[in-house]
Amino acid sequence: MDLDGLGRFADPAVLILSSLAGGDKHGYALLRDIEEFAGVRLGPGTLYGALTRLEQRGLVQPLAAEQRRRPYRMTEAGTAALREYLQHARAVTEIGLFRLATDT
Amino acid sequence: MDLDGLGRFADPAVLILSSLAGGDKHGYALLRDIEEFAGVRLGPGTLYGALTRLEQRGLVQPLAAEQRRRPYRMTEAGTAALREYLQHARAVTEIGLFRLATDT
DNA sequence: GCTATTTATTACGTGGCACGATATACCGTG
DNA sequence: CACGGTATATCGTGCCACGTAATAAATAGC
Repeated sequence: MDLDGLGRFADPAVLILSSLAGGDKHGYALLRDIEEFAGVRLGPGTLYGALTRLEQRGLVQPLAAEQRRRPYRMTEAGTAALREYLQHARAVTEIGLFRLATDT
Repeated sequence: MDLDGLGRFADPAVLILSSLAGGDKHGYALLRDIEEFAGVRLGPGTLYGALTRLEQRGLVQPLAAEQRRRPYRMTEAGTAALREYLQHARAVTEIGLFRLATDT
């Protein structure tokens, strides 16, 4: 990460679920989609580690593997968790931006 | 954190800077403000640890201690870092929410 | 047939964070 | 004044997620 700065928003679990909200994808496709829509490049360890945890928590579900691709689908619990998270995050970020704007 | 769910957005560094964007505050005041505007209760270790790191990165600056309170002020670098972070986070969360909305 | 790309697995180290215990100064109220 | 409660900060400890990277193998392209 940068020595200065906060870096960007890069929570792997949230990025993965947000990507899956656009349709089922396998790991490598997630990598590319996340880089495209969020500008964040996840390493494979980060990606597959987070995917495994999401699966253990029942937020994503592996689908039947076609060839050597292992696609994942977001579960209903995953959808609900993502919605809650994003709504809260949006509220918090807007407060922050508002405070930044109405400051000296 | 919850066994199921993602929990909430709770990055201490971002919450602290967002709080300081509303004015200088000492640690305990940060705790209360963050709980009020974000609904997140940070423990003392989390708070002061993050504050120390933010100071080392030059994103916040300690002010002259009045009594036993140590107030902090966000630096210009902190303001810039927070703005960048929040703008990116807002873009990403809106994409996620949009995908959630335009889904089956 | 050979190089580049796609796709996934595994291992390892580090650091930020959660949690909790502790210390002290201050404040009000009897 | 004594005393309990609150405000405020420090320290220690363990752990888990993440970042990084090395590896493997299958496919595609030239």
